[in-house]
Amino acid sequence: MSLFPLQSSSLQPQTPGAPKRKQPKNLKPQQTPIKTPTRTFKWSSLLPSNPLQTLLSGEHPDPRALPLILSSTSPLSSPPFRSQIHSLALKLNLLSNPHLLSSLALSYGPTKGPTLLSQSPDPRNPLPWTLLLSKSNPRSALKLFDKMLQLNIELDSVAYIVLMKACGQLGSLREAKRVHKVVRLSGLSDVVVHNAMVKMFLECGGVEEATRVFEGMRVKDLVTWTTMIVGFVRSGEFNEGLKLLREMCRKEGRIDGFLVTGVLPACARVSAHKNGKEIHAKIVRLCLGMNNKAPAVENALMDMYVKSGNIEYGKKIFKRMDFKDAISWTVMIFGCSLHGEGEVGVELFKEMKRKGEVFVDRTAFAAALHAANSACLVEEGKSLFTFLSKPQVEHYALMAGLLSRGGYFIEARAFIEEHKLTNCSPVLKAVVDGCRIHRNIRMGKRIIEQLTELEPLNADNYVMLSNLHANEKLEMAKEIKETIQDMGLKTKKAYSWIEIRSKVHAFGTGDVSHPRSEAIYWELERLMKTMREEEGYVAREDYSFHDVDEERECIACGHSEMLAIGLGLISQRSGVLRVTKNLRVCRNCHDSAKLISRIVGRKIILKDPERFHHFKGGVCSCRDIW
DNA sequence: GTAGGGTTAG
Repeated sequence: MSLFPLQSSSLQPQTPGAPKRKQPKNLKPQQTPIKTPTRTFKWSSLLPSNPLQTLLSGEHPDPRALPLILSSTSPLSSPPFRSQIHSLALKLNLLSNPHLLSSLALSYGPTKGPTLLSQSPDPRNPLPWTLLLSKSNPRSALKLFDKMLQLNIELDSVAYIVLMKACGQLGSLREAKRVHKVVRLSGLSDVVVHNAMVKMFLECGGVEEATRVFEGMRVKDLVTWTTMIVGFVRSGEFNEGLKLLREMCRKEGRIDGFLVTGVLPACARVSAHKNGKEIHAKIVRLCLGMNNKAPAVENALMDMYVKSGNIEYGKKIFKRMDFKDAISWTVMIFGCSLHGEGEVGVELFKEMKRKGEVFVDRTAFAAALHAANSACLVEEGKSLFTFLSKPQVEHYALMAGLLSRGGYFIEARAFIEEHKLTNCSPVLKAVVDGCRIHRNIRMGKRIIEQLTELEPLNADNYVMLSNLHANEKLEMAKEIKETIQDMGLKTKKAYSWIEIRSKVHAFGTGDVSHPRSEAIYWELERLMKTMREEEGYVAREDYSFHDVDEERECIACGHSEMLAIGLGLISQRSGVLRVTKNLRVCRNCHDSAKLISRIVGRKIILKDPERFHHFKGGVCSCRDIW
């Protein structure tokens, strides 16, 4: 009761001439100073921050002020006070005011709110219902929808859009189909409704359904295209996304910031450097990235460059940005980390924190920990970790991985036990990585055993075990390989690709299907010979799993990344070679690529799922830890 | 002087 000391008197203001007409003095300092003197009084009486004044001002409560009170965060919007406003509204017959009705219903929430609405003077008005829908959690929103159907409320476009958004958030394709049916029967056909429908299906994993709606739309706007393209990109269908972009450019002939921001991640993921550059040119020409308050376009561009191998362009954009938000910093920190510049990444993170202009969120922390990992900065990482108030799995994995990569195995184990992470597979996998690098077979084996218990059908775990032995014990590696086959598990096949004159050329292990295969092998043999004779190169024994399931394992230079590099060398006489591989680079290929970069005097950038290797002059940016 | 809607980046 003491929370609401004015509660009992609050219902009194209707009594004319009550002694509480004047504002209590102690409330004055809360008034917000307003510059225009003529408006001062009117505004301040409506400000939710000081709603008491309105009720205590003596006259009949202003129905326009009550919704503001109800939606305020003050204790006055709490249940006891709300009931009093409700009874006041009933007494004064104010519920015909749709605004007051809406805010009361909203304040009652999705369970009790509908009763109030259905008993109001205009129960079918969709607006208050929609308001309630928009503020409910997805599950309640769908329940509310059923209620609306029962009560025969006529839903309009906005109501359907709100409903479909909720359905998308719920992610249930079954519900999406049900809603879709009702919307179709309603006959509403404006483009915004259809856009919402496409998005709903995409969010529920119904790419096919979304495509059907998309294709059936006679009128499409930029939002339609953006929604569909982003949908493809998010479901991993990058090439479909890029294809649709080209179709859109042909048909629409215009683009906007939203669209490019949505499609750039596709370029980043398929390392379609050229496509990305084209989009960059368009952005510059159309001045799309000019929003200084929300640098989404620049951030996406930066991310695309960083992830398709061009860290330098990314840095240039970052430097030129007037306003950087948390994402801008995170992209750059992560970018440095990916390109073997972990120290720079950690320094950037410190600068970000020091400046204090943006909120340092958990993704920024993860990027910084990733950078510490990349440069093996164990102490730096430990100190970063102490600043994290609520670490997530990704942070734990990065920290445990860092300890292990640094060779601090006892600490890594203590860390896992201290934070009760013994059943957390991402953390365990990160530690195995360090065991592999430092050849700590015993600990690696033990952890992988734990992992196979957690995920017995995940082939990756057995591959890890095999790779752990790959450098020493061929027999063991073979045995594990047989186990995988016996269990009928599928392992990933290795492949690499290179973009030459806008065309992507892909290679598998020992691939001979490329039209220029003969020349590729010939070139690689020639280089191998130079490496052996002039550089004293001796291939190490390596029975890493991911590339040995082909019969051509005996061909030293037959790994997919080498074939892609070979094609690059014979097709482009100068410039940087950019190759992408779907699995980690093997040790021999890594050694070879270093030497080749020196022999031919060219830079080779090889991307694997974890990082970029910049081979130049015989060294790699990863400092041989990967 | 008051209430409901679709697209973007780490």
